[in-house]
Amino acid sequence: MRSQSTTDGGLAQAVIRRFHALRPLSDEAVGALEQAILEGLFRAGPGEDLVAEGDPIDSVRIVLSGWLYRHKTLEDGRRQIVNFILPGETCDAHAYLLSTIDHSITTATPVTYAEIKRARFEKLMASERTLAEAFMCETLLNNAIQREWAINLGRRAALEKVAHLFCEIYERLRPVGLVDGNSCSFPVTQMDLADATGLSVVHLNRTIQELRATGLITLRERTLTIADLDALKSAALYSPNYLQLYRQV
Amino acid sequence: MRSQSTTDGGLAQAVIRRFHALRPLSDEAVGALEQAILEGLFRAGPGEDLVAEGDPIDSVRIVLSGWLYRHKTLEDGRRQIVNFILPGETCDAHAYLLSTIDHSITTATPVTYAEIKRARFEKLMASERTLAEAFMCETLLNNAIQREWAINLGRRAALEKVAHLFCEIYERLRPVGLVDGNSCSFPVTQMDLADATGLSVVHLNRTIQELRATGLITLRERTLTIADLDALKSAALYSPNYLQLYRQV
DNA sequence: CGGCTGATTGATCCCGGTCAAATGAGGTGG
DNA sequence: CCACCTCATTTGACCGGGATCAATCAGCCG
Repeated sequence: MRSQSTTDGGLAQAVIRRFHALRPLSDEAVGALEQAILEGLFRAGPGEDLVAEGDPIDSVRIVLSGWLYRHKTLEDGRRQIVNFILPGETCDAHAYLLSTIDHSITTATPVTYAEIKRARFEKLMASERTLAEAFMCETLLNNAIQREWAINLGRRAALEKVAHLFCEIYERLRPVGLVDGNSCSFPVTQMDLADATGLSVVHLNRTIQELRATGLITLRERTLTIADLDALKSAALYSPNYLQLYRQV
Repeated sequence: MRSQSTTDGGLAQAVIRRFHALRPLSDEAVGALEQAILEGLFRAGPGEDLVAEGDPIDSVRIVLSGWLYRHKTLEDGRRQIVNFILPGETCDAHAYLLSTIDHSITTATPVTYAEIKRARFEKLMASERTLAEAFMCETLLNNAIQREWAINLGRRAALEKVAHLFCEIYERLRPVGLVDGNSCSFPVTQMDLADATGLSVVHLNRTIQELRATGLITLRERTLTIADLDALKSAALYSPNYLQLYRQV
């Protein structure tokens, strides 16, 4: 069940860390953002739709913890996950400019998020220039990621697709401080992974086994461990420049 | 060869029409935009790279006429066209916020475009609120299109992919006034089309022949004619809501 | 213990890739 | 005007990666 939450506890840390990696923020900007976040905290359980295709949008949501994914479905049920939304990331900055949204957003895990109403958000953007730039950067980064997914879906072979997704998620979790050595949380089902890579569940399962067999990764109990990141990147034909927006941190 | 151009002749019409369809513009905004466009006109021949992966960006380019495409290439040469850029569309609004760009932009035909330097562009955005919103909308629209491409590449069958691409391009050319009845210009090679749909050239060719055989389309001399748009959309499992940003015009 | 969801395995099939060659359409220089 | 070259489209034959169908297995929860 979705419910308002009142706990705090440095929840906004992931967001702040990530924004700092995107764009230097002034102290005032950090304060204002933190403030806005703490005013509208919410929780959602796993498998809940935060946004459904066709909904109108009138607020911005920022994920403090947990994973979500954006997805689209064809009439006959074929589904494509078009991106994951990780802690610290924004669901839909500026999306209120659209009349309705073109895709759904569903939680993969329990999620904590902040909701900032449109008017509040616009005021924040107007008063904090560095913050507005950071949100703009985030939108551009999303665009870049989406383009990379296009080549992943269109041109990479099954093993490369899955390896690439693992590399990307790992690199996106890094600036938020959510990687621990060479492993990170990976709380999605193989069905979700299949829909994110455009494969069938059966073939996805076999592909993961192949990655395991070659010793490149371990995936157990919702934890991904990458034995040799460079080797995995090489197997994925991974090129990092689409994530360069993240400054070295 | 790329070269500065001095001719005018209502060249900015496609841009203005499209922006109006995106977002109502004030007369002042239109004037200022037109002015900025006419100050920096350029031409490029077909097959030229306007932007290469890894380039830094310090200006915004707006296409007045001609087609371009964004593409990414893997080490071993596999290429994916991740989107087309059509007349009236912007190459890279705000992209100067990125240190370098993650993909290349190449002309598919002779192209006329306007180049607005970053400083000039930012001044324009600051002084014309409706214009800034329109550019923001365009970025969001790009995002939405990119997501739709993900499901196209990941989940649609070959015939559906090609049919869907045809529908989308047709609908994107419509607000710019570049469709004529049920046909429009379609100046790309089958190789490009293959790389845009994630198919091989051979199979793309057979797919087009199938679309021809079923009487859905004609594609001759770089002109696409859609006999029955509804039928084509139905064959493509096309859902228009990702392009809803375009107001009815 | 039964029911459910998710992971795994096996067997078979087919869509779309690959390789190779032929045809066509401009363009160019002699 | 023709021979020749290049690039795009088309066709044919064959192959294989990944889809599909169908069970089985493993946790987990009530």
